[in-house]
Amino acid sequence: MPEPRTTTPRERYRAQVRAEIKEHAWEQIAAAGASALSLNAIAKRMGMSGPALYRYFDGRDELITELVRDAYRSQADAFRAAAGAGADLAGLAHTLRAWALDDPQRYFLVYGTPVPGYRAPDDITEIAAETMTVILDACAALPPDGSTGAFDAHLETHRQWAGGHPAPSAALHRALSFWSRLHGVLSLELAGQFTGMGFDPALLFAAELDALLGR
Amino acid sequence: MPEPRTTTPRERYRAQVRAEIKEHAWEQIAAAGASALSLNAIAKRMGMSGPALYRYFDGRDELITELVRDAYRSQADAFRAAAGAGADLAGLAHTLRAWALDDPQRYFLVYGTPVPGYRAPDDITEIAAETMTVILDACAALPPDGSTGAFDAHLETHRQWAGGHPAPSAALHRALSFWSRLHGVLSLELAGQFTGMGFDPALLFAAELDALLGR
DNA sequence: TGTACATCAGTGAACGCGCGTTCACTGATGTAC
DNA sequence: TGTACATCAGTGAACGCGCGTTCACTGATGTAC
Repeated sequence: MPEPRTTTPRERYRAQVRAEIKEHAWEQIAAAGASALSLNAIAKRMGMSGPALYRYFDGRDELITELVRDAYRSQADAFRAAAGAGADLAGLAHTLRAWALDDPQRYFLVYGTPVPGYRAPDDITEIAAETMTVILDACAALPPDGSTGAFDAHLETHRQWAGGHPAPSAALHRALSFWSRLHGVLSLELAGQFTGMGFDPALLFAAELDALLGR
Repeated sequence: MPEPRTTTPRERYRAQVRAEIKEHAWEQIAAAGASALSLNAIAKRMGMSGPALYRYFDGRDELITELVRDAYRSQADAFRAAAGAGADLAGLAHTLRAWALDDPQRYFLVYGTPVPGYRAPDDITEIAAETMTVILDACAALPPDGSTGAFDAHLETHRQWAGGHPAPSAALHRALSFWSRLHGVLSLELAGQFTGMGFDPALLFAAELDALLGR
């Protein structure tokens, strides 16, 4: 017995072509960076005329926003999947690193140089908050590290970004350190700042994680 | 008695116009990002014709490379000046933060999303090494933190990036943590990832510095 | 001090390019009776 | 099952734009005698 059809063939075709356009967009970004992304070039690569893409996206800006959204989405999905599989904070760290190395340009679409004046749509901000919630949960599940500095005190009264999460301030602090430290290593690594230095960035990453966990 | 003239008026004029071109370039980068930098737009803003700029730069690429070089140079100078004035590692951290906040786009020209395929000229790499040396000196001057993990062992045999610096591996380790952690906070802050979260990034920065110093 | 010449900053026209985007259209696919 | 119609994917021409860059030139500035 076939499943009840909730999508028409045309809808499925549209979704497929949209996905194909995005794939070519990612290839182009990987080759020359996001600022070089061009609708006409994508169309040419797909064997279509430029204007045809306007059936699928309102224009270049909408396509880029969609790619940014997908990048945030894939990060949040990776974290949720890892947490769902029982990963602790160390597991999330490796999830993050794997996600970053899997596609550096995707990473930079989330964390890279912002375009002055650009503001991401609200739904993207919400996806980012999902990611943060997973991290917060993992931090709250760890034995407390007893952090009690000025920043912990500050977080007591500046914690609305945690969305009502019941974790103590020390856990919020650790979540932010987790995020910023690992991002520090990853972004320097992916940007090539370690190139030619000769040490293994994976070991620096691991050392930063150890420090985070008080090991 | 006038100083002996080592530069001709023409040379001085050239240097001045070159500087003015760069200033307008920075303004344009601040307004729309480095990828939007255009020679013609700069010329128009200066009340000149486009081709006139070719008297001063070989082309767009040379101008951008020069801006990147200046960005690295200004960072290295800031660090050397701070160290020369007796700053310790904490002082260097504040120097870095001040330098970053002073001109976010300059920061991103150094640390931002790399253009695939672009490789900085060797002299720029050397300037970066200068900066690292200042950090290493400050780390070596601190009381040892006794770090002895796997990464410290790795650094024993992977320290050529330190350019023969006699500091122990633990100091090299701390230098890399200093660099990556502070960069982590600063780049998230400057990229606007903390926007709307409500806490004060300066306090997170200070907390990361404290952790670095074992406080 | 004056004249002849070389240097060089800057102009304006022109080149070819690729971009995003619009528009009126063709032709295939799907739908209704 | 067949016909009439609506939907919609995709085309090709065209628009205006700004880009980097070249080239032959004008005119001002500096230099040499």
